[in-house]
Amino acid sequence: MLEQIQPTEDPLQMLIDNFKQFFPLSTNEQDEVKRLFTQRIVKRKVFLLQEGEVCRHYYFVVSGCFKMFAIDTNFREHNLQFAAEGDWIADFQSFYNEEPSRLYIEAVEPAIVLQIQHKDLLYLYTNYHKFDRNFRIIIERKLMEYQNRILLNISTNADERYVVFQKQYPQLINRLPSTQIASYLGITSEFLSKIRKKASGKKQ
Amino acid sequence: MLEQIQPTEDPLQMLIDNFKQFFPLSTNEQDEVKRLFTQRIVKRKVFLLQEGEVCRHYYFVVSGCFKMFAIDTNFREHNLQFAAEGDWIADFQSFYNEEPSRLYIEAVEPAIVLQIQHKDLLYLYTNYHKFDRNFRIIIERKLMEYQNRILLNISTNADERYVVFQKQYPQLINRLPSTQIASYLGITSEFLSKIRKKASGKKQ
DNA sequence: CGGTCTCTTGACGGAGTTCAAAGCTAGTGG
DNA sequence: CCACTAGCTTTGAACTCCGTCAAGAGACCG
Repeated sequence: MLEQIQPTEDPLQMLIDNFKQFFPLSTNEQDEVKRLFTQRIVKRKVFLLQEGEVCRHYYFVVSGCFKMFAIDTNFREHNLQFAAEGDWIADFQSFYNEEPSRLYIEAVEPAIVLQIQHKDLLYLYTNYHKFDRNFRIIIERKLMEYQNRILLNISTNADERYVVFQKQYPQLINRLPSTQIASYLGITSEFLSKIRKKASGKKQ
Repeated sequence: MLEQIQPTEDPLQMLIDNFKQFFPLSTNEQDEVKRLFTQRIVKRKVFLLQEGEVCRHYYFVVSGCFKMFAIDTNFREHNLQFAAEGDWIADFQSFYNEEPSRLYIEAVEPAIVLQIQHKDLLYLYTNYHKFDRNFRIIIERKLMEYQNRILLNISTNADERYVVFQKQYPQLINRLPSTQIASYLGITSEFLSKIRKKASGKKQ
């Protein structure tokens, strides 16, 4: 397995570069980022959030990979999303309303994140126009992603959803066990196995 | 049917009140809203957006109801969302990237909307911190809604999704034909009919 | 080496679709 | 105001997609 915990560049610089694609930060704003985001090293299978807790941080993933999921009454996991390098992750509902979460966020690989507390993010929102703006854009992009996923879920069968997943997240397909991908697609891992068999037969 | 095209209060005031629940607008900001949002009366079955067009406006629904949907290769409609009084609607992907949309937005009831153009919204974003902030919040709420829907789609069967829809949107259940609701839930209207029959049998 | 997790496979059952037909409703035009 | 028509709703039979359960075969790690 790739155990590359060390990012190639400075994590905080990665974060600042991430903002640069929207509206770049001023020197002052960069200093605030450096002051308020703290780095955290996360081992595989460690949880950033568990059901019943309040989601206290908003996370920027520097390296590694996470899954956010719920567990139903039959103890089955349902993956809402994955987050790898450059992605943001949090349970907004819990984070903003400061209420207990129904979700888990767990490292599926050793990872490094930069985290910010609720009150510190509100401080940035209040004092710097640009953070409201940049986070608006970050969330808009996530919304488009979710919208496309809903459309896919209500309009196609599992075969097509798997093909789209392969195209959309080629960097994830070989990093995740297929049980996790099946959970994301809303099917059982047994059925995904049958889809893969059928597809590999067709290709050659 | 309720053909109440006339809203009970001034549409622009409704919009300003809608912002009030987040961060209320100053007099100056209210004036800008009055200047840049324009009212539009929409008859039933009229489209605000059709596939292939660029989504030129962001809409605030004053009265009436819309559906946003895609049409697949079998000419079937798939409802992404409904928007009634107080809701915002647009195809963000098309609106922000100024690219052709894959979606339709159609009035399912006679309606009144307030619309703003892309460039005017960017003007508000650029010149007033509060619009970036308020739209960030509006979109965060939509994101939570979408997230809950994805979780529901991947983790439950059609019976449960229909029960949740009834609880979540009681004001829509009797305004929409069940074909539209079935499309939103990702099932056929025939199957929804069977679900309803089963449920009505259980209740009494 | 033994345990745990992942992946595969098959037989069976259930959830949801397809197609066709019929009755019903509501909007439209004359 | 009636007649017409398009769309909505229901129902049933046959079918497909996908889940459940059980078993076995690898892969990895301590």
